[in-house]
Amino acid sequence: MTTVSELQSGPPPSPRRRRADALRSITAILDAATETLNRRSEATIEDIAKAAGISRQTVYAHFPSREALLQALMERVTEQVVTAIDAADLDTGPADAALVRLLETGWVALGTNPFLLHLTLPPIDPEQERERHEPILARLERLVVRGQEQDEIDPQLPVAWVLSATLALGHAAGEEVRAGRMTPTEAVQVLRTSIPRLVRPGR
Amino acid sequence: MTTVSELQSGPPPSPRRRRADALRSITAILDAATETLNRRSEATIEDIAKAAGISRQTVYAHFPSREALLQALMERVTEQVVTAIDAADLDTGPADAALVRLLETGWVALGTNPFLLHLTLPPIDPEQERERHEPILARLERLVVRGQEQDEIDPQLPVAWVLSATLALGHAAGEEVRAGRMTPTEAVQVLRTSIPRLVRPGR
DNA sequence: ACTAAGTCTTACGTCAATGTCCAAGTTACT
DNA sequence: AGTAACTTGGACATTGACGTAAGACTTAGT
Repeated sequence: MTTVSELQSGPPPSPRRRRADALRSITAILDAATETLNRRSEATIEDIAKAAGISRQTVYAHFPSREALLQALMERVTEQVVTAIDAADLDTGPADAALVRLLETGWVALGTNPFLLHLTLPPIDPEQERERHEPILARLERLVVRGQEQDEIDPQLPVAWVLSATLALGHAAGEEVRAGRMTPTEAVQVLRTSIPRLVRPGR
Repeated sequence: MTTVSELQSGPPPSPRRRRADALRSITAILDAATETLNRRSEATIEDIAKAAGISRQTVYAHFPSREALLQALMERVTEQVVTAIDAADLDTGPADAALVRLLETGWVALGTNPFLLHLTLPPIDPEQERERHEPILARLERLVVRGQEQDEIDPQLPVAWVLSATLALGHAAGEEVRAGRMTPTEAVQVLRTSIPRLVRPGR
């Protein structure tokens, strides 16, 4: 059939008729794939289908191959993250608080997609990868640089390290929640104290 | 043939003759497996064999199955980490400095085995898992608790979080090095400033 | 130099996942 | 109510990894 890739593009390039149940299936698949692959990155198409409550064939009806599924998945996740970032309104207030806000909305709350970070399929060209990560990185870097200029973030620290470290802490907090060692509230709490400590300039 | 599992046990239970090249092969396999699985956790036995510079069959000559290989791998890694921990001499000096020392020897230097953390094979019983992690966790917890008692580590922070966060930062630094965005020296440098900031009690 | 241990090549059987096809049944739109 | 879109179940070819086996060859130890 038709690949879903045309879906998230703005104006419909081809006047394709799409029924409601089809759309439901598609999002069910993507949700299930996110959930399942987060636990086992080697999960089968069948696993995903089962988790989505549909048959394996239906998956193939919308995504021509496993590759295509993962592709679409990455696109959607990226899109969600970008949305979350914009919602966090990074340009307002102290930069370190903005970092925390970012983690709250984007990572801890919305599901913490660690597989996204470590799912580098072989048949992905670096150009595409860059292109996908660029909008995210650009926003984050801008935030960090702003924070350093306003002396809310230690200018001594490399920008890349501030980002890595922050995301690592966010990921770690998400893990704690997922493992049941912390409640989401505690996780947010601990991030609120840890991130500023990490990035604030020494007095 | 005989499984390698008898190897790291203390006194040889069966007086097995082992030739030098066999031992060489075994460590070559284990090293290659560590290296390869760190990049792709779904790596084939053939991949590992190729990386080790031997044939696939030789792998099977020493490890009856993929499962057994991973098993042995986990054991060896655990052993190495424990050794590294003991070498870091955690009971001496300020606790936060000890944490940094730990990362330097155990993670950044010795190869940063992230796959160890995320490689939870289905057919692993939790009891065995606990048993494996116990010696490591015990040492680390003891360190953190000591630090909190001596007021070198913020007593407000949950012990589990101090550990997670520290390891997360160590892992992040290792990633930076692996990705070529930092030199090992810079990584150590940045850890030396970041860890204390993170865990030191607020003035 | 002899011998046992170890390795290599080739080959084979099994199994699970991918991807394809089709026919029959459901479900959404108008 | 009618039709096109969608889903489903079964069936099938293909591929790749696992695990096993046997014979020829090479290497280490004494």
